[in-house]
Amino acid sequence: MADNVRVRFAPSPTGLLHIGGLRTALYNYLFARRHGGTFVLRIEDTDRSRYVEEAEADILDSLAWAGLDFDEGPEKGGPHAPYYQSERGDLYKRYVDQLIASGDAYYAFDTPAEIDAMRERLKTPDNPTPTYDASTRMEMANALTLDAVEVQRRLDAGDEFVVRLKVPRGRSARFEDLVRGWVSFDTSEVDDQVLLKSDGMPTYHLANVVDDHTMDITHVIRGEEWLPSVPKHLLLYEFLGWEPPAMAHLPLILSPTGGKLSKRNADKMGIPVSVKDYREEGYEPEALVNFLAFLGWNPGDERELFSLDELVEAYSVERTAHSGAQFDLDKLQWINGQHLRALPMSEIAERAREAVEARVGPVETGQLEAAVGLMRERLTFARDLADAAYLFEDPTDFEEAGVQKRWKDDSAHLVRLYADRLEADVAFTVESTEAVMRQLAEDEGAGFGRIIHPVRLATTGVTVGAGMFETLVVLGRDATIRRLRRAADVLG
RNA sequence: GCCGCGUUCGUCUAGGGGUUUAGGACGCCGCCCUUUCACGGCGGUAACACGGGUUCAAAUCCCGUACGCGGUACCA
Repeated sequence: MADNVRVRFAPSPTGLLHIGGLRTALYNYLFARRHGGTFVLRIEDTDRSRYVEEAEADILDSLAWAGLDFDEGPEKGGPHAPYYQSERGDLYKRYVDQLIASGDAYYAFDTPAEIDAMRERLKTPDNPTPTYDASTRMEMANALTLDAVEVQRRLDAGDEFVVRLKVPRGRSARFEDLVRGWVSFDTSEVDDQVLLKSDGMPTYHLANVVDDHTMDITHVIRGEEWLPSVPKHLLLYEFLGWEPPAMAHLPLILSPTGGKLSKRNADKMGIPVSVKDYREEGYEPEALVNFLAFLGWNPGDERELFSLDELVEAYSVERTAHSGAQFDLDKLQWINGQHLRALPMSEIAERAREAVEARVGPVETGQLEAAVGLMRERLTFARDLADAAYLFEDPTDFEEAGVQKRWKDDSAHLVRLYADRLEADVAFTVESTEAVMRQLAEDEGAGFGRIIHPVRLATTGVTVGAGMFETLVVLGRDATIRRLRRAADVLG
């Protein structure tokens, strides 16, 4: 592998960055880091009609959140600035002129309505979508059908025009995709792609090729939806006299049912699609990254839990899967729990703080960490800690089903007795509180379960949670006794 | 329609001619641990789309069919 690897992630600021985009960015990042190369971020903002103001900030925030730092790009700058296509107009113009001069591109004056009319006229059941190409261009209004004087007259008059690529017929365009191997197309299938739009902006195809070349991009790693446009790009590289970069087309991420993972589609299934949603729902960035990396790739052995650095270490494009991968929220959540638990206690505490405080008000760090120590194995999300609000404040009510099942006629009595004995338990440790309860059970001739379940209910309000005595110790003796007595009063 | 790319358990996938009674993970089920719920451990469920070929031998190679996805824009 060349040691001057340069890859880029080139999103369009048309909305919130979605997980498919993040995975593309991730693979590019991994490839760059794996080969000691450079990761470039380029904003492809050539479509003014779809431009969304907040999108760029969201892209930057999302990448930063995921830990995918880039080496060149917006705000950061770099030797190939600017990194916004909207600011690289002169460059595109120069190469468009070159293509026109060499006869590989031509001016076209057809209005959208005229093109639609052509499609309508030529449409047949066998060919429902006629294109502007070698078979139709000679009946349109362009520099190939109009004489030079007329073309110049229209240009001078300020008529709207586009510049189209003059695609040759019957040539084979082939290339070796890094993940799929040899792929070939017949150029007869490709249309005379617009290169320069009537608003003066380049289309994706032109801008992409010009930028990838001028930014010295060595490897293009992007979604499979771009595979069909490779022949256009190959032709452009050839006409411009440039060497095309290596290319890798990644399989798509599919919805849980195998369809397209569109926003609408995903919403219906309760699957978030933008990175921002995952962030807001409390997914750990390490987990999302790990999960996304495995949607279409694996290291070839049986390891599954990876940090970003470990992914860098193990990554290779060649191991990319060839088929689309369905999104599986269950697995993501499992991975989230795994990553969460692997974090240091204090880090989990900080990640849980917001949710906990939203529920019970300000909490001291020591208290928060004690709670994490108790609940860690039970957390899928850091925010789940807030479900154990009883660790921070006395329960206000008692789980109905739990009371039905666990609170017996003698429960209030036993709970009061336990509270009384705890008064004398100076140590108040896991061992001592348990010993006190066992002794009580023996003295009262009651089963251990006859006491512990009501005690749990009385002190936490619920029937599930961490070890009972560990929990009591975290609550402290005063709170424990207070809660026991109050519950005995309330539940009778 | 045409072009392209795909197709191994429900899902993510390993495996790329004999090592395979097709392996792992999530999910699901059962058991163990246990005061509960988790965690963890153990076990179970479950797949090579179909049809032809090539070969002594095919999940693995070739062809076809079916199905899925992508593309077919002055969107990216």
